[in-house]
Amino acid sequence: MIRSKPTSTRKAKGLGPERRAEILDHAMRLIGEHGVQTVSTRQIANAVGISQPSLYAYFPNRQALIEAVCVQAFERLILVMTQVAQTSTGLDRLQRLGRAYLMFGFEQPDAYRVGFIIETPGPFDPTQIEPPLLAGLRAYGLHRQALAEHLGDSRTPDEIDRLAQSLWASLHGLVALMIARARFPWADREALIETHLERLLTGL
Amino acid sequence: MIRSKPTSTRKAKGLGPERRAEILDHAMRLIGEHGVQTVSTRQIANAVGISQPSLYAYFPNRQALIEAVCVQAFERLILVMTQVAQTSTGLDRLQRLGRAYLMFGFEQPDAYRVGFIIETPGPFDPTQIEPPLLAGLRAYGLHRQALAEHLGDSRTPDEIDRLAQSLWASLHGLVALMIARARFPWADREALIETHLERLLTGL
DNA sequence: ATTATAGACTATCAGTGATAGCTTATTATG
DNA sequence: CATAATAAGCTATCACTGATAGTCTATAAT
Repeated sequence: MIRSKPTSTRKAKGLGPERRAEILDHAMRLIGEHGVQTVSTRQIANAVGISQPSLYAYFPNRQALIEAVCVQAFERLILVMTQVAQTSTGLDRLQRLGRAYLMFGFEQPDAYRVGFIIETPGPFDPTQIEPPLLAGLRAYGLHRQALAEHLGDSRTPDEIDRLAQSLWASLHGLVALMIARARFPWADREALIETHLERLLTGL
Repeated sequence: MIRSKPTSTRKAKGLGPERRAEILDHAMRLIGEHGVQTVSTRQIANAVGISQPSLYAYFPNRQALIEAVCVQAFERLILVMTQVAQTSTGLDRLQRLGRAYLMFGFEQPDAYRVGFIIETPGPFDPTQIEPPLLAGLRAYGLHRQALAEHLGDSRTPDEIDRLAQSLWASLHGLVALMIARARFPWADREALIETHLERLLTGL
């Protein structure tokens, strides 16, 4: 499904951000359709209706474009998790958050891939944290806070960190592995989710 | 650290496999040094001391070469897991297997990536399972068997499947997420591994 | 009406994986 | 020993990739 008739025309002077959003939308769609590795900057530019070099007026390089798509994906998850976090408290809230996280991954595998599975490589630069990592921190933060509130003062912050990261990683593992190895003879998804959540939350 | 003086000479007639092994060794070393994505077929060929097209006499394409490197790495994981599985029994065996699996991922991130994280694209062909996926299945098999022996007859095969897959996915999650998001402010790795394994195995 | 510039273009680069077709060293055979 | 078959390897080249340089032009502020 390739847009062969780009209807895009030149943007007026102040409308750079609008074009930038268009690029992100098309990039996200194309990545979902063909995978991050195979989507080229020319494909994206062609879908938007501009030349390939024009992309570089909005993003310094391909990696930055991918990262921007990544941020968009995170925003969706953060929205869902924020809503879920308000509907309940305690262990039940943790369980609902976990389920929401898993379902987001299964129902939006493309967004999940870009947001959590695909690596953001590049030179190590401790002076600045990239937007994708920052957005991921926010999503994780919601999760950690729910756990901290449930556990109360019974654990040290370090213990809470370890427990939250272990739990978060376990949730991620199920989605990531089922997406990446869809042909594996997995157990029934619903039953597997139930088992997973129950195992992860008992004892907390 | 680049080998600029290739000492390699033309192989005698029957020594194709020997050259193939040389290619795999250099490829594994280069991937470890620079990462899978950035290592090119020309770099590999140059390190071996042959021309880039000559690689295609030994591997149909770059993907196959990478997969062969991974299979080599997986053989080591399976070897380690097999040895670990013989040193103990019951819950302790599960714990040691889990730790061995995690350490493999941390020490061989490139092999782990290709084996468990990177999706195998291309046309869906159920008739043949790729070597890396097969190697992954063998590793999972060892893990599931250890769990089944520990649980005995107290659970149905379906329950054992769900528990094994949930546990396997949780192990995977920690490695995959720490590899993919290396710059996340993770807790101390050793302590996190301890927490993770303890949380996953209590109640079994 | 003029001018500065945001938004966009064409042309081109070096590097990539891959293919086609030719060459040469080795080895088994007449 | 001479020779033919062929494994092992080469050069040349392709289409495609991300990226840069330099130029044009429609818009908007003056």
